[in-house]
Amino acid sequence: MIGERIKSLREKKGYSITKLADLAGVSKSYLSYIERNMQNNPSLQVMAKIAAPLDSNIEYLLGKEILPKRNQEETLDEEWRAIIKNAVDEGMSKGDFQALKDLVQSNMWKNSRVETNVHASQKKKSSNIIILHIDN
Amino acid sequence: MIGERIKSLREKKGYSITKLADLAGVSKSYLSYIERNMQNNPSLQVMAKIAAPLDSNIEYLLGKEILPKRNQEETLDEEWRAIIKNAVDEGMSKGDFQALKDLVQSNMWKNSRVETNVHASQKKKSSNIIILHIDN
DNA sequence: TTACGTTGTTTTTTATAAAGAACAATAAGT
DNA sequence: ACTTATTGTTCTTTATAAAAAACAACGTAA
Repeated sequence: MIGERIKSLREKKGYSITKLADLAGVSKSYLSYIERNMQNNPSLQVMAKIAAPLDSNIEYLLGKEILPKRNQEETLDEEWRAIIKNAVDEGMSKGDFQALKDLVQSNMWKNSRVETNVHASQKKKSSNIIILHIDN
Repeated sequence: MIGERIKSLREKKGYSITKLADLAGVSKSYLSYIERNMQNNPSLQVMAKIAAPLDSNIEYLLGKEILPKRNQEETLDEEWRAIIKNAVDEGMSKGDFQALKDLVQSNMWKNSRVETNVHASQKKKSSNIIILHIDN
């Protein structure tokens, strides 16, 4: 339930119910109800106000209760997003990526060294696979 | 605002306000208010009920209005997320991804023949690149 | 033309979310 | 020991979310 999430985050921050209620700008009585799931239908604005001082957001507070599955799995971190966005902007298609990914399956990139050679040159450090391209 | 999102999705599905209200189990009057942003503080349950028949979810409906920044920037295409998450779970590092990205860009691999050798063996058909793994 | 079905709106009512107490219980201080 | 703060809870009130209903505007059909 939604109450647990809030309580957990609140205690992690070391806030009392009263303190969080003040920071959020909601009544402590209402916050108490919510935490104990005696009131499980707060408004969006109340949720947003509570989430803010917890440095959280509505989705997280909702957890898996209401939201459909896609939002439950935790989000890929920011760095990844940037990298991928960049790649997509540069024209990489899903098909391209999948094809290459399938080549370099699972454990291949776990503990190995690498270089990337395309057409007998083009080096790539910071990776651990050698990809050697051969024309036909 | 939140109203636009709902209206847009609703019309995309070809639903009338009355129809969506029925499907969602909320009153059409209230739905009308929400769409026109005359009521911008619905409860979580109402939001969830409206989102369901639209095959959507609360976050999307919220858009960038209430949620903190991380949720504002448009979400990376779901399909990409799944693909990347999967690859990461299989052990792909950021460096690995960059290497693949560069390969994709070079476009060379597209029309060529391939084999995959890992540790001097491990073949991979149905592709056109030789990937040669080397331990360190 | 009159009537009927749908559309979305505005008015009215009622249910309940959320506030504002007042309260008991534990802790800290003098 | 008796205060004086905090804690979180429960009772009471009031503000408002949400329903129900009545309405106007448009189309369609008999």
